[in-house]
Amino acid sequence: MRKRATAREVAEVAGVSKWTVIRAFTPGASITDASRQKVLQAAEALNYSPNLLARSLATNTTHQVAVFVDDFANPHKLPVLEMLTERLQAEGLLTVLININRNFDHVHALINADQRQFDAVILFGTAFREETLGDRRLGPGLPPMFVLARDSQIPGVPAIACDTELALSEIVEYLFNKGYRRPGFMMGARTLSTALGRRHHYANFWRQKGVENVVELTAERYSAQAGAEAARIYLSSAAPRSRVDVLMCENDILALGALDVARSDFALAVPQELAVVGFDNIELGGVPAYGLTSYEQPTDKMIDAIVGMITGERASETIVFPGRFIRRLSA
Amino acid sequence: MRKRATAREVAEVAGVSKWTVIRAFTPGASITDASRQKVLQAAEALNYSPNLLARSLATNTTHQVAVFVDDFANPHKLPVLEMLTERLQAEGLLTVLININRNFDHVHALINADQRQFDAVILFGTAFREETLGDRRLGPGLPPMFVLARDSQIPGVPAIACDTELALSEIVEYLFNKGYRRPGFMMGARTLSTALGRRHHYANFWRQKGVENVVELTAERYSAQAGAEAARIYLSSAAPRSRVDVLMCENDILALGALDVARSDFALAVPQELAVVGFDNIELGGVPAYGLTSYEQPTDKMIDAIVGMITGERASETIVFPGRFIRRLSA
DNA sequence: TTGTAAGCGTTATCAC
DNA sequence: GTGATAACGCTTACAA
Repeated sequence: MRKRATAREVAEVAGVSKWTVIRAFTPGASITDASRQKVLQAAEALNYSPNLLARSLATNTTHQVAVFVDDFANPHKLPVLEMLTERLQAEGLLTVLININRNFDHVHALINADQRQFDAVILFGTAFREETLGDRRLGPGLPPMFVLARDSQIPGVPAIACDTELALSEIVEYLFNKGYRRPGFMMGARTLSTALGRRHHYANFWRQKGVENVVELTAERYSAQAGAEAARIYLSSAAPRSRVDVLMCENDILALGALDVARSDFALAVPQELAVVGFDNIELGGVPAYGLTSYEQPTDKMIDAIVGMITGERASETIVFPGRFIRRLSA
Repeated sequence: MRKRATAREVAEVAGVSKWTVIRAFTPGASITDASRQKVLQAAEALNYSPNLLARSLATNTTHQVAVFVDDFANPHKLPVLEMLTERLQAEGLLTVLININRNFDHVHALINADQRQFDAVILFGTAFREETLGDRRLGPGLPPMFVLARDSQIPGVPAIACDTELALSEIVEYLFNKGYRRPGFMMGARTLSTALGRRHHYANFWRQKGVENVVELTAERYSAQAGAEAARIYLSSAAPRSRVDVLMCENDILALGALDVARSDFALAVPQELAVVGFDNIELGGVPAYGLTSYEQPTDKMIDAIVGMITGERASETIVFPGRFIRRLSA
């Protein structure tokens, strides 16, 4: 494994100074075509390409963006990551995927992101509290931060998300018109902003319809199994007459688990005896076995926006986009 | 956004040389406790922490590992990425997630990985041909490469994977004993090694059982929709008497699509009229609505191995681990 | 247009 | 144990 060629070596071969080599690789630098050709030829011969590490050190910009994720159970993360990496790469930015967990918390990750001089940090759905930023190990001068797909709890950190209020107004409007009157809501364990926001608006809109009572279920984690378990516990104890007639779940993965339990373990007809609604519109919700009614986040717009903010083509500010209600058989 | 403090600044405050500052941050360096204390105090006051970018330039090691992914449709990628990032982070390595697609191919990505001096490159299930490495833009001196979760087609690039042959022998053995005699196999569009390997062994073991004919279906992509479509085409045209009685799919996501179509569109009882087997054992395959018989890859062992090879604690060589057959209702 | 000098913030190596 | 010199490979002045 030979070492990489450097600009100096190319310069020697091309018979110019190393700065001329740099210029040949700098778009829009003043250099004669003759020199450029000589350099490019020598570079090709030596298989030279600029060392981006050295460039980063000199320019104070790494063209790397950290993406913090703390929940890998939701399949919806995958298409978003796909789109995000693609758009970032189109702007010359690479994605550093950082797993936030017990051994590697937000403070750790932020210190690291700072030490590595990442150009930006995206909090992709992670549960992050304002007081975390108060940690004295952090200090000032962190990379610009953005919250993706949830609302921000941190002043000065813009959030790019789906319009939750609009989404839930559409959903509740639809459910109410369908005749449902005994709503339930299932959240994941993380009692943080996204869950609370959705639950809050859900309850609010029902209240506006004159329905005061919204039954709350809580799943241990964000997984189909946990959703199933929470549904099982509830359905075992609830009297059929007073049982909820429609269960909205914080996301599709919980909804699929709940729907399965209702049908398989309790032999409930969906949506006649129990309607189920999810959120995210994951691919599997759309297959015939489920036909899950859900809500699609405007992922492409959100990603366009966040990438624009990172590149500076767009002002950094909290913004929400309207999503799309996906009506299927389950409600 | 103030700039980060540097070792030199800390040195001034602490009244020592900047090299002493470095030593205070270098485990096992020779330095007196007194100096170390002075330095750490000054560092804390200035909120100093070493600049990893500069360190990388000097040490020729970035502690970053690139992971190439070209198929984000399979939910199975997510738990693997979770485990991979976690174990890498435990070794002080960050994961750069690179989306291989039409606009950013393997050659692009490898050049970039080289320019950024990544410590290693993991080809996570990507379709990568030997001739790609022959591209003259690449040249020698690339970071060490590893293939994860499929077999390698490149000499010198170790593959860390599930023992496909063993897996398919177990699967076919089971299916044969269950009495199935008309096997089918559904692959994704990518006619490359993993698919071919599984198909190859599947056909082989059936042949050893005296069953010569394995019907082949091909899905356009790796998605439930594509799996559904491929199954629909086949089931529409196949005569019930000669139709396959068991359909093995290259992965769970195709299998779920196929299973849905069989049940919903063709009203086939699963497994009585058509048995379905997948591969990967994704969470949703296990829910009651599916009960998909599948095969679990030994992800933890594979990841331990690949991380060990990257850190150098383990010899870099192709290796396979036995997985686990997951028997459920669908076959 | 081209070459020179200084600097980015570390680490490696050698004196003291 | 500590300080100094050189080097990592590039960029950004500035001078020629």
